[in-house]
Amino acid sequence: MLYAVFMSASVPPFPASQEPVGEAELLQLGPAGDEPCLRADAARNRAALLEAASRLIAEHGAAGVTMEAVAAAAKVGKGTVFRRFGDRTGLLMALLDHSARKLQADFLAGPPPLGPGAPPLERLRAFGVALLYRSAEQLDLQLAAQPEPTRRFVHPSAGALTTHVMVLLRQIVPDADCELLAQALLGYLDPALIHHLTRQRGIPLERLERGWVDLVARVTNTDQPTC
Amino acid sequence: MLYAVFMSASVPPFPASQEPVGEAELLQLGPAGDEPCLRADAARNRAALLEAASRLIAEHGAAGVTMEAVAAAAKVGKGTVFRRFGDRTGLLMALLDHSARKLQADFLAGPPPLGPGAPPLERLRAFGVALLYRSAEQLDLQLAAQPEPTRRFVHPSAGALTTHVMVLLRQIVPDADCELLAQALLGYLDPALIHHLTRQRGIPLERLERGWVDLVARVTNTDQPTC
DNA sequence: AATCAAACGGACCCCGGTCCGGATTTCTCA
DNA sequence: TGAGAAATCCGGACCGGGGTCCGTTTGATT
Repeated sequence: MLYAVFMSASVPPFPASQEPVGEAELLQLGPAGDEPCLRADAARNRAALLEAASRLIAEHGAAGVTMEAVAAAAKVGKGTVFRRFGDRTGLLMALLDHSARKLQADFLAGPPPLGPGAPPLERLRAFGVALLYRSAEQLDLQLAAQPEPTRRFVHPSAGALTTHVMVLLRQIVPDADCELLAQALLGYLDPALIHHLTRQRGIPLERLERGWVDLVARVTNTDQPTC
Repeated sequence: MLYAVFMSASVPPFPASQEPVGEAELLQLGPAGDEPCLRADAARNRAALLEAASRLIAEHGAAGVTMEAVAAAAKVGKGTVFRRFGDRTGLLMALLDHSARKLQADFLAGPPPLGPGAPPLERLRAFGVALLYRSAEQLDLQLAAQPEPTRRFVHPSAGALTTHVMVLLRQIVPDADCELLAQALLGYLDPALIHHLTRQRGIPLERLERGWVDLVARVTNTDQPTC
């Protein structure tokens, strides 16, 4: 099993199955552990499916992850894949879930400057940089996991990022419309944009990083950090 | 014929057909007139297809625009649709082309404050507002026409917007990394974001507009306009 | 009218997503 | 502990839509 996983789509396409996630707190990504209470066979199959999926990605890239192929590789029926993960996006998201949780744990309760303890402005800077590098690492998967436009912002994981940035912003610029500002900032960290800038326009990640720091400084009306 | 149209996908899936657009200038959206030099029957079919498509949209929403349905409604083979427009996205883009050109003409050569004549800062403000309202009007179509993430920024129309914002920014904040700043600003005007904020979170357009003006002020380190 | 590039059309393939009869597991109660 | 019932899960046939292919037709050119 290559990924510690958790499923997190929103609208269950199958009546009463699908792992529950609707109640996900704004800042808490669903139930804690890896395996929610599933029937034994279901749990086994899910693990097999995720392992198969990540193997397929390694072999043929994210594009080669076809639902049928995953099902076959896990020696499972196609319907099982959809029941468990809702749709293709759900499966891909599940593969990203591990790192999403890690990042979230880091900025919610990890050591400064990402976690609490550092001043908000520093945390915001660190947050962007962290997200930037994380996205860059898993860029292919991030792009493939991108849901259709109308669902891009509803996913709990996305909501958690938004909320966190919003909370930080409120401490830095209490008089601004932090909800909108947060979205503007997060737009800069969108995987699709990162892909375009780095892979299509050849801009190095370091420049994007400087760009983030600068953007934060401008948006918050603060000075660049002194280093 | 409901839309003055022009095709603008990038990679022709059919060998030597597909309307040429590779040479599109950064600030000039492909050849001028509506109808590039096509064979008579081809031109006729294209018009029929676009009319059929926009009728289908009016009747069944953007989701009802299936390639087969469009072909049938235009009494044309399915292959013809793909030859002409490359893919579904291409067809939908073609429907948006008219308003895209109009907007571009407005900010390239129209009257101030959008067009040349006004100070760059004002033009930038006006640009965002214009784009905001245009996107809000055609939101469904804009969302449906969204290409897969890896192509979101390559389309000539998107490039034109970027370049324009960049040019304005260079006049306002010459020392900044205007390429990145432009992307950050444009991210705020992304149709998917507008959709989320207005339709899913219920934020009124006026607030988004104030958000834009504020964002511009922050990013450029200028004051809010006095009105 | 002969020629040839360009356009046409619809059969075809692939993949995401759905459905439901039947198999497994878990629960309940003796 | 074990049998029966209820809840859950499984699998693969099925559907619709996007995209491709290639033999055929049509319109421009000389």
